[in-house]
Amino acid sequence: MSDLDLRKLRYFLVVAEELNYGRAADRLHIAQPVLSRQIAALEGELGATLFERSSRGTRLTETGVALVADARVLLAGAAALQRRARTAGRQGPHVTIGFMPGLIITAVVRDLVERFPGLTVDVQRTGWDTQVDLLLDGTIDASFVRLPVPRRGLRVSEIAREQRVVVLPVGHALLECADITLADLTAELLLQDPEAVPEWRDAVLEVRPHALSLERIGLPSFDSVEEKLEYVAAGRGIVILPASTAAFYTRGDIAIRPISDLAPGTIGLAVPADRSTPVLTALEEIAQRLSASVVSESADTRSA
Amino acid sequence: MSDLDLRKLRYFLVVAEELNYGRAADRLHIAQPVLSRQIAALEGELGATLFERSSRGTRLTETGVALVADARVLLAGAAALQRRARTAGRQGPHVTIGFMPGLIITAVVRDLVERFPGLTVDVQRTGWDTQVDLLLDGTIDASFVRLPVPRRGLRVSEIAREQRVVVLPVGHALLECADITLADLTAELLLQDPEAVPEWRDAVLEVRPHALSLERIGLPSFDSVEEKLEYVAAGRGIVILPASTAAFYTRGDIAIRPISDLAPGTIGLAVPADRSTPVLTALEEIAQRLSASVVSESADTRSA
DNA sequence: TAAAAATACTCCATAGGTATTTTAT
DNA sequence: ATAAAATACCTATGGAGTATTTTTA
Repeated sequence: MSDLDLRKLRYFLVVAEELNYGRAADRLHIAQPVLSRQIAALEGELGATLFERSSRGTRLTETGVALVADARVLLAGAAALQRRARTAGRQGPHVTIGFMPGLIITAVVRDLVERFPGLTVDVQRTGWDTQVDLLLDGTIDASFVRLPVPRRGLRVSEIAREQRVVVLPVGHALLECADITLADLTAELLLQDPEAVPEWRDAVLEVRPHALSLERIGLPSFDSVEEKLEYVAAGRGIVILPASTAAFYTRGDIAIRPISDLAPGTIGLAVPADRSTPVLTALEEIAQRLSASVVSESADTRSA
Repeated sequence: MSDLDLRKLRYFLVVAEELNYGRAADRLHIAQPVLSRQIAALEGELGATLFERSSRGTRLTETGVALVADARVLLAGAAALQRRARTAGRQGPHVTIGFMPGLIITAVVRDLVERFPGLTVDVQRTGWDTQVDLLLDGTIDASFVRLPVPRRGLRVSEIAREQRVVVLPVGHALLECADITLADLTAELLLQDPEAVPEWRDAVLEVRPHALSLERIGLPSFDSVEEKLEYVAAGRGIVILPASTAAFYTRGDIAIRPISDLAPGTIGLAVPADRSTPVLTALEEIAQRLSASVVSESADTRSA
């Protein structure tokens, strides 16, 4: 009957992560007895036992495990709501649109502000690993992403497709071949999250089922395309990129080749699944209509 | 920095609906000054003005309008979380699966409990207008729906397709025709939400653009297929149903005919977009595999 | 005995109440 | 003058603190 207390839920998540009331209380900057009482109160309100306590530790019950997932989603939603309300209050009508490197969204943005005069549009570059989180926590309202992305919590519409290429160091043996296939690349080290190119991941798993978990230990995490290309030039591995991105970062010590049996990558527009505003609806429609301009700058010059 | 207070958000929604602090306070069973202070506090915490007050009324600001949508989603999510945690606490592992009339989910349910021994599966019949709300407020965890459904907040996977037919009263002129098309039916009164058969709606709008809003005033709202068929038999209108549903309710004073230019209707499995559990993932996989059994009972008899 | 969680109490921030004032029609 | 919202002031629930007890490896 009464309202859920998000504070208790936040406390619960920390305890679920630490599995120790004392450490959790430290992280929350509160005293341990307070935490004991709050968790007990939460259990009482929900009518469910969330932890199995013992003197040598704390474990989640099944109900607790299920609640962790629900609580993360709800707290992210609450944070997103606050962020949106605060920015709306300070700045008036406003959207922030994300995009992955290489995508050109100027034409789409121009069309959107034409349709909504007075609307402020911010754009923000995202990375492969941040494109989803920024959407779910409300930092950005919509984002042009490169698929695949986890569908969870998002509504994704396909916008366009773009050829993908492999980037190799100059002098690499494969550059002699007339035709490079995925199978040719399974012996190479991919300097990306394998999930970014599931076709490559599947090809490797077929040949060497346990290769991925072992070889990649100690692989540095790259924040930018430039860093990866530095490693490629040094012969430390390869990357598979959309053609436009690869073309943008062209340099003398690397070479670009198509992969004959790799289908084009898909570009999508993702919005939080539970949001739907006139601006977002219009954005989805505009993105579909101007999809060609997102992958190639040429379509940006149109009769205005 | 601090946690959002769902109570204030709930108060805000009521004020946004009533646009009058006094009436809103009555509905909430609190005193009007309390509400004034709580809304003011919410505005302070969000740093945004939500209402324009005057002595002769209260209006939502733009920020307020945007917040209404966000707040509804968040409160529904909180209610769903509480409902799930409470039932999990009382009943142990548990899912409730919804289905539209005419769909057969026994085979899917049997497979699911085989895969998760100890899992309690409840099933619940839904209606056209309730299939989405029950999902979003956590009453059911997944539902076999008839498309189209609003995508907002849901993750829908297509399961199967099924021919749709028109139900006419015996003696209706169209029964003489060898071939019934959508165009033949635009003159009839559809005893359903036009959104349930968007193809019919579009056909009507093409012929008589303003017909839908005018004619349907005073149309009684039906809760069940039986009631609609009663009206059909009396010559008060028509309904368009999936073939299996129409066949199930066969009676002497109505007749069923295919519509030659109406594509089959789609059956989907919908789950809340922000949820993803092992059980739900398995359910989606099983539904795809046993899709044939959902529309026809025959596939339910398999080698066990 | 030591570590972890629960209990006992005190304090205070804040939701909620009643009475009243302000403001614009 | 009236209707609507805001302000003033009081009460009490419950969150947070410190000190202490319980429980089990």
